[in-house]
Amino acid sequence: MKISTKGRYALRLMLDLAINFTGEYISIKSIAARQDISEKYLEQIITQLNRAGYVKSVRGAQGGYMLSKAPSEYTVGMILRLMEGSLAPVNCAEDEESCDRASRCVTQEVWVQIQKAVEDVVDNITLENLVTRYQEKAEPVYII
Amino acid sequence: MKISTKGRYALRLMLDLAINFTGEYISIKSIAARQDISEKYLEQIITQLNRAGYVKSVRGAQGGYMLSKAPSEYTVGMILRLMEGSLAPVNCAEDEESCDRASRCVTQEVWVQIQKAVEDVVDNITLENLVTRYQEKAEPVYII
DNA sequence: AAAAATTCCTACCGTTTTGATAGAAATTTT
DNA sequence: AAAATTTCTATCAAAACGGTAGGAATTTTT
Repeated sequence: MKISTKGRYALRLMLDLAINFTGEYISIKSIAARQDISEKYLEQIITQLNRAGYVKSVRGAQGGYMLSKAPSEYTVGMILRLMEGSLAPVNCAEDEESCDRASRCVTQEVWVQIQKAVEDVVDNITLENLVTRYQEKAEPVYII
Repeated sequence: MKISTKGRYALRLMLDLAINFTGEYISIKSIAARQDISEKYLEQIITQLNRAGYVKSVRGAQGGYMLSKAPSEYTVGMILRLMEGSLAPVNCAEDEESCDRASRCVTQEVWVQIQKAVEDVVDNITLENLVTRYQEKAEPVYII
């Protein structure tokens, strides 16, 4: 029942791009340094995000990556689904036909309930929400 | 983000014991036949359930297994936790000290939210609930 | 024009987990 | 004594995980 490092790193990566947005492209190298993740591994992950159109890239010196849309346009669910393939705890939760017992199976209903619960969380948190949480953590506002 | 076959089979196994309860011990062989799961694999799974005290066993002819408590005493969560080890989507959701970024990390909060959502589902479904659902599916009551 | 900085692409690889299978010993009933 | 079971231990192939490596392509800087 674990989320792989690909999914976790992808979320940190996207959040890093959102938090460190300046209008300039951000290199893998700098993300890797901030997030303490191998450059080569991040490269693989960001390639998937790029192919899905979640980020845009520019090669060469001063090149790098940038979110292609506003942080509010990305949900955690979008990012995790892209990396994990699906958020179903078992195949039959998403595709009843993957098991011919599904019609009589009550455990299948449990898996569907789990999947819905997970989706209800991740589809209702955006990168923007996370940026806000980050700022509140990093720079608490003291009302005097 | 998948639940392993061990967890899934364990739930079907426990439910099978609950549904087919007659007061007599039930053999692995008969469970395997009904559930269409390898006897040898079920054996390994039920061994874990036995060691945890979730089922009791008797060897020899007419031997087999039986739930050690009433179906209402088992939650889906208990069974899944036993087989999967934990329901946390990542280690830091359960054990903050497993990552020294946890205190500043906002993705960690996401994992905690996911875990809580999953637990809220599985800790509130008992085997008894599933038996009821099963009976409603298998024998619909037509009110005329 | 050359050098430097970067993404892009493909392949490979060791370790762990998953999902079993196999065989024989121990126990209990028939 | 035989049959039916659980119990225990070992083994194993395949897939997934979590990377690493190297070089080609592109763009900017010098």
